[in-house]
Amino acid sequence: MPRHGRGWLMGEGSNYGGHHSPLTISILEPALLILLKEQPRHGYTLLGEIETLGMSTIHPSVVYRTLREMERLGWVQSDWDIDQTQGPPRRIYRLTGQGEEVLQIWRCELEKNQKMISDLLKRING
Amino acid sequence: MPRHGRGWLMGEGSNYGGHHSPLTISILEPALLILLKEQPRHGYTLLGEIETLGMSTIHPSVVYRTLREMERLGWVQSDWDIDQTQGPPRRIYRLTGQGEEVLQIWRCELEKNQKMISDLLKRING
DNA sequence: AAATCTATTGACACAAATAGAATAGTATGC
DNA sequence: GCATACTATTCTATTTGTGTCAATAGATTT
Repeated sequence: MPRHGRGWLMGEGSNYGGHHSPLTISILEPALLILLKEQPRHGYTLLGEIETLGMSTIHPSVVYRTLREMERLGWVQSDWDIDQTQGPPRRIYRLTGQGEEVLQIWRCELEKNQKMISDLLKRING
Repeated sequence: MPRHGRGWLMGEGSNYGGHHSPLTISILEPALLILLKEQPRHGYTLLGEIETLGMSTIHPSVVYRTLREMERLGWVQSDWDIDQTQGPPRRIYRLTGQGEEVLQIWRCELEKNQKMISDLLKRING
């Protein structure tokens, strides 16, 4: 019954290493875009934010990788932090104009999928 | 702006070949389980059903592969149709007891993700 | 100066997705 | 009775995504 590939969360474990359904990682991109629209942040902060959103199982390197990928696509831009308070230099990411456009498309996707999921849940019960 | 990898639907195209967000395919498994709980069906019928559910961009081979994978895991079982009405022999899939259990886990996942998505949408607007 | 915390990157193995071709039976029109 | 179109499923090659772990590295605490 436990599953590897598409695996869903089996043991509630909160730290990355616990498995998650493919759904969780599917909304990582829009989640990051939304957080960056609210305000520019650096990766490490975003890590904490997505935990708050209930996506605690996602591994940090996945988040960093996604951020760099989105920068490559021009959805976000980053600069090295100047007044660094602690630790090594860190990238501050911010949403670009193109990123805002992409976010609108993502909003439609999320709405569409919200409907799909609620339709499915209705069908389980009724 | 168009995207390949995680790509989302760019041009509303209804036939497979049109792109979809990773979200769409993430709910293929539970969707199939739900449909098979309602009644046993064969792959080709399921293809049509998931189209009705709004997941029209998923390629047939993905559906067939997923069905066989779920059979390997013991979630569904198939038999060759006896009174075949048209075309070549076809597999009738049906949900197993284990499949019902898995579906319950999936229901929780869907509910959890429904909440995540509605939280995200709230954050976009407000 | 060693350990610990903050912060990011790189690399590798493996799982999954896409598209398209291959296979194959059935029904219809000519 | 043969070509064409439709139903139905499987296989394979290529690409992309995911998970995990190690590496790097500055800052702070002991």
